[in-house]
Amino acid sequence: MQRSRKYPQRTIPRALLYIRILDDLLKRGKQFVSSGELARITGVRDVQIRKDISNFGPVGKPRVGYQIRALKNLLEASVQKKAVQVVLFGMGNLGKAIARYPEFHTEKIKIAAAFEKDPRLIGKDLNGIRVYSLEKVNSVVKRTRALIGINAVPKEAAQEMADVMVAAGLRGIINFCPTPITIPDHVAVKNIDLTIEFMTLLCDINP
Amino acid sequence: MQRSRKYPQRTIPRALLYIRILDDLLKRGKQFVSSGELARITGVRDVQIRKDISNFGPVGKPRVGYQIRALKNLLEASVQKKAVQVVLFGMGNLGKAIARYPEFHTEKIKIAAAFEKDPRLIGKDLNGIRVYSLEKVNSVVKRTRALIGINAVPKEAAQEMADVMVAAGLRGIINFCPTPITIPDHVAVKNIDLTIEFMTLLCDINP
DNA sequence: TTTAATTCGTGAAGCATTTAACGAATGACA
DNA sequence: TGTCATTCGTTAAATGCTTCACGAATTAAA
Ligand SMILES: NC(=O)c1ccc[n+]([C@@H]2O[C@H](COP(=O)([O-])OP(=O)(O)OC[C@H]3O[C@@H](n4cnc5c(N)ncnc54)[C@H](O)[C@@H]3O)[C@@H](O)[C@H]2O)c1
Ligand SMILES: NC(=O)c1ccc[n+]([C@@H]2O[C@H](COP(=O)([O-])OP(=O)(O)OC[C@H]3O[C@@H](n4cnc5c(N)ncnc54)[C@H](O)[C@@H]3O)[C@@H](O)[C@H]2O)c1
Repeated sequence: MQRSRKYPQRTIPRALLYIRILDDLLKRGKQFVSSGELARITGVRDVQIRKDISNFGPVGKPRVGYQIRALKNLLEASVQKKAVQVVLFGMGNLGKAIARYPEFHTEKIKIAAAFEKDPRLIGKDLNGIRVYSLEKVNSVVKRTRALIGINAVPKEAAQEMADVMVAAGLRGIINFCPTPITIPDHVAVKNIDLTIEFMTLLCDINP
Repeated sequence: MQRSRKYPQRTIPRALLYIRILDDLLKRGKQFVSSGELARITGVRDVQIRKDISNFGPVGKPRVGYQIRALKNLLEASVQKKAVQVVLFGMGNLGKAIARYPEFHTEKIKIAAAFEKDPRLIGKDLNGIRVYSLEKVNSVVKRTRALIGINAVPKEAAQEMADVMVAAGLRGIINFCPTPITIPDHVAVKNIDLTIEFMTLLCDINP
């Protein structure tokens, strides 16, 4: 995977979080916010916040803080890429919950279609998401210009689905299956493994 | 949060991943595995794997690799704390999917109870998980000895639920709400924010 | 106008984690 | 038996990220 950024990797998710908070503050009619205030809200340290923001340009005013709208615009221009179409593989328990999640029906992120093996689900429509058979993957991905696939099939089929996604030309995979998948370098993966999250949290607790 | 480990924080989730892979290899009748082979399966570099394992003790044999059972035992003894009881807040779309996830009905992780505001859901039983009203939180947490709470209520109620969890004596929170929550130092939180995961992946793609 | 207090921005210092380099152990095989 | 290739384990170097320290800018108020 290529590497040519001028800011740390871990700044990205924080910046995305700041964007969401700023949006919320804007909606509540606020105009300015300081790094200290953002720190209280997000749990990120104020210095870290200033450092993060300074990666993208000078936008704050001493003694006043940041103009919320300007900061939000700057952050969005820096890390918020344009809208993305997503396709969902597996409309089971998890797939259904995801299909119903309003944040995946926005301008920024839109689930454009789903794929299933189970013939009883094929042809159905869930929350505006049409369910197709697996033969349709290539054509639907092409038509919708989807970039990202969500892997929500049983873990036994995880690698098989990953191969299908790669073959269809998807560029990124969100993998909910508790199994590592092997894919070529030009495709990015994000594994979300709830069991590991739980056990890690448990390690943080007991010390 | 206390800090008294002898190995890096980031080793923990990797070790948990190794454990799962080893388990799988064992089930398939394998006896030995090398760091190179684990690297191919997990996507983690072989040096990193050897380094991780060396944190816990010398267990590998040059030229042969690791005896799978011995390695698994060692890792489990090091990072896999004893079983944990979990309670679920919010039995909506996501809560239902989680309640039906088999990995949360094991000896290691067990969802012991759920809590809801909606009276139509209270008293129901989903996959063996009883749904209680919010008044029952304290007594149920006490009785089940639950340590961790899952926050799967609408984001507007996120902080309120977090406060309830803290008051009930839970020691860790898995937060699915796309809102930072504020809690005292002695409680650990793990935020799982799917929207941010998506946008981060998208940043990895475009470069 | 001056002073004081606040808040940003940044270069340097400090940690944490990963990667590299390499010796030592082991088994395979001539 | 001795040689060779392989794989572990460890110390050191490199990289990446966070925190510190402090100057500069700005506003409020004396
Ligand atoms: N349920 C959860 O809360 C949860 C949480 C974390 C991870 N996961 C993981 O997510 C995945 C899905 O979980 P789930 O609970 O929704 O399982 P599920 O069995 O309810 O759903 C899987 C769906 O995938 C379909 N499917 C099967 N093979 C397929 C294939 N080859 N191609 C396309 N679709 C196929 C099935 O018909 C089914 O509808 C699993 O790998 C699981 O481990 C689930
Ligand atoms: N659906 C998804 O795939 C998904 C994905 C990521 C994050 N999330 C987040 O997870 C949370 C739940 O999502 P969802 O889709 O299940 O929402 P949902 O509306 O389907 O379910 C929420 C449930 O919580 C209950 N509830 C409301 N207030 C409550 C309270 N004070 N105490 C206890 N229960 C209460 C409601 O009765 C409802 O059953 C939301 O914050 C959402 O942003 C959802």
